[in-house]
Amino acid sequence: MTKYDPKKIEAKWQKYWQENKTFVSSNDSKKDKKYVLVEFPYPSGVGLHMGHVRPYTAADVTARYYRLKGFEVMFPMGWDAFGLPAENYAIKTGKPPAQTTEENIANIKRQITEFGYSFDWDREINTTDPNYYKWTQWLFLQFYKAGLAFEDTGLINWCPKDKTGLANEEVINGECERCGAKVEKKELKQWYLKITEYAEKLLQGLDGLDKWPDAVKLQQQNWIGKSEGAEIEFSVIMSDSEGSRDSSLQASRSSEYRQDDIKIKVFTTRPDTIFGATYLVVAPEHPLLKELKIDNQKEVGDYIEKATDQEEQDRTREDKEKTGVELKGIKAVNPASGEEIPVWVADYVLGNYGTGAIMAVPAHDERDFEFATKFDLPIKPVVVPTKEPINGYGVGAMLLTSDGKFVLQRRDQNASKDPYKVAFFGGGVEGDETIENALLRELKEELSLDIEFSNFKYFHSYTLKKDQKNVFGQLFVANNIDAQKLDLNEGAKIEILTAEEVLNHPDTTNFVKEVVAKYQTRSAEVLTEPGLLFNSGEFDGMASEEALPKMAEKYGQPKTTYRLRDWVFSRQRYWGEPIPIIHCDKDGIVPVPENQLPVTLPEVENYEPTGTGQSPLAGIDEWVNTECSECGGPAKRETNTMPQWAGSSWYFLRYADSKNDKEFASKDSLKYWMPVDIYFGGMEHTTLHLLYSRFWNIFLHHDQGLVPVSEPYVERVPHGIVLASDGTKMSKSKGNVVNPDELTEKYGADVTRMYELFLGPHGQMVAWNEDGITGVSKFLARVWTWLTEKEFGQDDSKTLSELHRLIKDTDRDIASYAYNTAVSGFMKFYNEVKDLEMSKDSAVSFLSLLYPFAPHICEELYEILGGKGSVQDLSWPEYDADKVVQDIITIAVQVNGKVRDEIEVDASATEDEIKTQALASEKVQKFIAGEPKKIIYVPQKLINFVG
RNA sequence: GCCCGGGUGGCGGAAUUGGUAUACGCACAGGACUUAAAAUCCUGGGCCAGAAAUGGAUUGAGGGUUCAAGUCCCUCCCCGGGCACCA
Repeated sequence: MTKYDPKKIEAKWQKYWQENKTFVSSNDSKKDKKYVLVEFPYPSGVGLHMGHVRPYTAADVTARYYRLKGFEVMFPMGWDAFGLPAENYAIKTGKPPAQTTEENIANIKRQITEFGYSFDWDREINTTDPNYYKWTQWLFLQFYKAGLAFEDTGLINWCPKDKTGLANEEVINGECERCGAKVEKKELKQWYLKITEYAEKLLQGLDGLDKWPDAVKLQQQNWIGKSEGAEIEFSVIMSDSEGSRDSSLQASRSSEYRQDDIKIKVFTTRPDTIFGATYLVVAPEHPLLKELKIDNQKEVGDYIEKATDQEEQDRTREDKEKTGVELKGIKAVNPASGEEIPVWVADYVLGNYGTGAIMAVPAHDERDFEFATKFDLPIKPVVVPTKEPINGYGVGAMLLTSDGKFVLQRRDQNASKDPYKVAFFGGGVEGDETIENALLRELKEELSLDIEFSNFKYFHSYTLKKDQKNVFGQLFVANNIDAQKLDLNEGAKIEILTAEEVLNHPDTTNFVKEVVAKYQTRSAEVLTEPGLLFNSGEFDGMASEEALPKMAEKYGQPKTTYRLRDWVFSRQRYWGEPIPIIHCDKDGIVPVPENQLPVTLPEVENYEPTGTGQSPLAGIDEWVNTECSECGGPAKRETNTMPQWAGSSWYFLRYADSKNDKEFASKDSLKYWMPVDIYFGGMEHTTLHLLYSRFWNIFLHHDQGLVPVSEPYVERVPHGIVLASDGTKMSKSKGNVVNPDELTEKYGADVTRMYELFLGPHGQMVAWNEDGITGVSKFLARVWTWLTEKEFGQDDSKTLSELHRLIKDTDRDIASYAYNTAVSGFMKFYNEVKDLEMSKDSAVSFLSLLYPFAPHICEELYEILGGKGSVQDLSWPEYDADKVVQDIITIAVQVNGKVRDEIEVDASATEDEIKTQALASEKVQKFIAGEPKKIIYVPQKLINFVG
């Protein structure tokens, strides 16, 4: 009798797989393909960590499973090796990044091998290999030629610690995604990729991705941030401003402006509120600010300097007080109302979104409201809130009478067909009671209604609620607007009185006057929801939703904007792909001819970033100085490198044909393998790698026709991160990092793999906790003892039924990434059948099921049982539903929904037979009083007697 | 603030279309083997009451629908993640 010795057998089979090329996939297979991909690692000096083990194990189970299922499976691996750690290490030690990278790869590859992952190493890639980045550069040139790569000067995110520019996606809460340093704004000439050009395609593509988690799709959707609205132009005119004025200046400006007809273009999602636009705001970066001649030039200039100087974080802080300066001497004309309104510059408006200018509607936008309140700007409401009548209740109105009585009008509950029919409900003020209290009392007592009071600057409203949710009706009393009559949704009428009318009404008591006066001083609220328009000329009484497109059309042009920004694609660092561009004095920007690729990284002595916005490459004269491929004259190479995300934006394509030196991948290979069927990876890449690589793929498909599918990944399977046992992130500084090497050493790869999966649902984050690993360890040891000592014979019928149940469950669990329940399924199977008769065939079937999870032990046991070759060459056992059918089944017996007993019946028993047997139970009889009124029978499961 | 995801024993977690809640594992208790311990194997309870048979409660809180709710509906609380002055 041998003992389970993971160390011995694991090394043996890893060697076998390598020598026999068990997992090497073919581009010429006749079989259906499955492309199983897991994000490739950055080969850091620390080596493999638990964050890798989880997705790799899951992906490996899936890859082995589909091989058993008869698919040609590609499960490749490579190295995403450009990046800062290697470079920072080089700065410290002087070791070239290429060398440390190579060392790290060797180490991490050893670790991966020791976990027994079934990667196809014949397709291995390395993003820092010139044979690879030649094609990254080539692809960049395709973007350039398509006009999607361009150089521009602008304010970009700058990491002061890493001394490089960053993409928008790399800034998390104002901090550098990599190092956590506070990101600054810096004006630099940078390369950009025009991802915004593909905003709509990136958005629409998500619709077809049924097998992506909603969370991932939603996050990308929000990141792209599509807003539909309108661009509206406001004319700028001179205005008389207070104080002394240089008449000659006014004269010159007057002719200048009136003729030039300067306009400020704003973007809004709420053109329906345009009548409420009481001022304009332009961002401090707005280009028009440099052209406009205004009275308070100095003051505005100072403000702009201060606003654009501060760090982004301060500017977007939530609790920040709003600041701004009015542009004196000019006004804008509201194209809807014709009113002349002031123009302000304020940093709460962002220069790089929309048009960099807004129309402010303080009555219906919280930010504008805050600003208007602070600077005492007019607030003009143009939307009245409405809520759908529910349960037959409608909108009502209130009448106050001289003797303190009030009458409430509401739609009759039973008059749903006639919305005009109303019922009246009368009440009155008692003693010293306030009318508000009287209303509350009456409504509560008589109709069980709650009343909610809202005060706006220009009107106040009562919302009458039933059960705190159903709206019974609404009342509006205007404070100082013109009396209006509005049509409401179901045709009911309400009347809005001016404050004056209310106060002067003969029926209004002094008391009501007090109430109204009090309401006017209350802090106002802002209505941001759509409603019914008033104060809006011809659109009065129309619903916001209906008026919106009409008003967008009438006063401006409908317009869609996106929050997505163009991708800052250059980094001022050494260890990245050189951007294949030459700068020539005569010809300007000249792409490196394709036949001169790759532009290889030169050896440098100093890897230190200069911090001036120049890459260390700028110091290598013999590399920088080159000749222009257009004119032959002297020219300089682009010294910026590409971001870390470049190589990973297309690596999934290269795997299909990783050795090709003529193309980035042949069309045939891409046609066979693309798209990736299942892509395992982290949630943290949702708006980074996952978005970027979709962009590249969509570009290569739609624009270039080089890739056969638009969307690269059919299915995305995210994993939860592995935390340390204390629930915090594993980090070297805290010393709570679990080293995978120790685990494979102590328990073996099979146990570590299975336990990792058993810990919890794959998509959920888990705290690493070694306590439970003995359970899995014991389980595999038991399986070993069981199968090495078992005397095989015929299958017991229960063995067979349990086996087929296991086939079905394992199938389901792997397909739905529920690895934790798959593992418990194996344990349960063992517990159930270990003492029963079993055939050798069934044992082999069991091994095939377990194999994707614990491949080494299964190979060894298969060999001990007399099998030839690898379990991988077998096929997945076929599920037979007939085998799971049992002769005797257990039926739960309920009385009034509570389980009182269980009975065992023949599987073929009829409902009547089961009923009779169930009623015979003493336990059941105890709870049944008399004849049951109703009997619910759920076949094969339960019977419920309802008394 | 807005948008997602989640809340089940002492712990990790299971529960397919609404149909026996707590599978599987850890920890715990008792037993076997052993001089003893570890390892291994067997058994057990899981909250409350009870010696036991048994009964009752229970899936974050409260309400509702249903013969039947962890699962569906409403209100609220808490935790995790994403976005955040995006007009």
